[in-house]
Amino acid sequence: MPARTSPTVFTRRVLHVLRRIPPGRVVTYGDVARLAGRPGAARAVGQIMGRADEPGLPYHRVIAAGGRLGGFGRLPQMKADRLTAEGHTVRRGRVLGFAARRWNGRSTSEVLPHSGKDL
DNA sequence: CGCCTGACCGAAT
DNA sequence: TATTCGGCCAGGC
Repeated sequence: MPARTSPTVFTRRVLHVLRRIPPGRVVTYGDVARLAGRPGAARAVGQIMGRADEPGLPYHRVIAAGGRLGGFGRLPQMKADRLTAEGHTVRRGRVLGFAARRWNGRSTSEVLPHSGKDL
C-alpha cells in the first residue's frame, strides 16, 4: 500500500548524512546540505527534516549556524535536553564550544573537549 | 507548471 | 548583542 510519494534522491542523501553524525557531535543545516551534495540548500534540509518520519535518527544533532539551536518542530526544549544529555552545554539557545564540537563529515575519532572547563 | 512554506544563512543595521 | 531583510532550495499542492 504505497500511499506516499517516494522520497527524492536528495532527501535520502540528507537522511543518510544524519545517520553518520557521531554521538556528541553536531553539524549545521548548511553542513548537511553540503554533505548531501547541495551547498546552499540549508533551508531545504530543515524542510525535509521537519517532515521526516523516520524514527531513530539524531535530528537533534543538526543545529543552526553559529551554534544556535534552530528549530525542532513543536518541542524545541527537547532538542536542548537531548544535546545536554550528549554532553553539550546549551545556554541562551546556543551550544557552547560549538566550533570544537562541530563534525566535519569525516573524522569521528577526535576527542571532544571537556564541557564545564573551557566555557 | 507556478506559488507558497519553512527545524536556514549571513550581511547589514 | 539583538533584529531585520533578501537570498536560497526542495517539497507539497
